[in-house]
Amino acid sequence: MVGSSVDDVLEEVAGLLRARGERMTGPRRAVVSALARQTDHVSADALVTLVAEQDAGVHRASVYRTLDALSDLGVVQHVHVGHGATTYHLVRPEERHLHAHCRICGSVQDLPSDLLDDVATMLAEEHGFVLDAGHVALSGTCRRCQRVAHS
Amino acid sequence: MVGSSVDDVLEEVAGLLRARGERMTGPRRAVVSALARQTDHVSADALVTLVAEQDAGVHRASVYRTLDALSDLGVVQHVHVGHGATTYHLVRPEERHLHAHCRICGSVQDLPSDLLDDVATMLAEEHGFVLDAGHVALSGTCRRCQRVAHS
DNA sequence: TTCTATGCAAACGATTTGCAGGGAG
DNA sequence: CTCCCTGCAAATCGTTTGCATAGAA
Repeated sequence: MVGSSVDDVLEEVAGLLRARGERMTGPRRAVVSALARQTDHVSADALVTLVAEQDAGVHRASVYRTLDALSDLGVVQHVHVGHGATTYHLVRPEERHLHAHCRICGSVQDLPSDLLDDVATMLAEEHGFVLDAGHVALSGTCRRCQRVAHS
Repeated sequence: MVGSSVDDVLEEVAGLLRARGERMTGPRRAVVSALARQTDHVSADALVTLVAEQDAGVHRASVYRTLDALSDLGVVQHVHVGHGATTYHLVRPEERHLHAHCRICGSVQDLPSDLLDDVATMLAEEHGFVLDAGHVALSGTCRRCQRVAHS
């Protein structure tokens, strides 16, 4: 769905936006390129910081609104991470994966995207429920934190 | 871990609290009995309302603090539901289950607790990650909402 | 009497929204 | 020139915290 270089992504997003009568603006360019340069998932807040390094004038609210617009385009997805802040990332079909969130240290690790395929099939057949496995992070305790105990 | 009638639960919780040098108070009694009378999971906000029907003077903050205390006791657990408000419920070993949250209509349905057992085993073996499957609701689309599309 | 738990109000973190002006097309 | 997008400020939602006091043990 999305090319590889930052400029490719920018160009593609601009096209998708214009096709809808929407506009490619400075702030949107900054958000897209920040996302494109990022390898892992970022919170809106982190994104505000990243964007500010490039274009100091971009307002927080615009970042949120841009993320929203990009989600409508299907270019961006978000992941809910337990009690933590939502994280955002470009949709790169090659890099589809699930997430595991450690309740203790808060770290998020990626998991193979097919991990829940069987479960998804069963859910669809037995419960009529279509699973979107990547949309929330699985919760648990990572290897490093196995000894501690907390909420 | 918890008995069956409301009074049993109240008595047990009181014991657990006192064993720790903590106290069984009016507000706590109201929260516990509201939870005990509830079959499904409730948000803190809903709980505030339920408690108010019984004891009008109980403050919001006390409900949160009570939920926290009860969590420490292991009597209450919470479930994160995507973007929605956290829900709480008494720990009843007989009724352990997972949750599926519909992104469209917001409904939460219960799922058999063993649904992710295989996944949990694999996560532990391959990634050293101990899954707490009930702590976040799986996300997707319920049968009824299969036609719509939204975030 | 002692010390925990409560009520109240204010603080908080994340996100959203109303509004008037700026700028993409 | 039109209409979408932006910055700003304020509002909202869910939750937490500091403080003085009520109340359980």
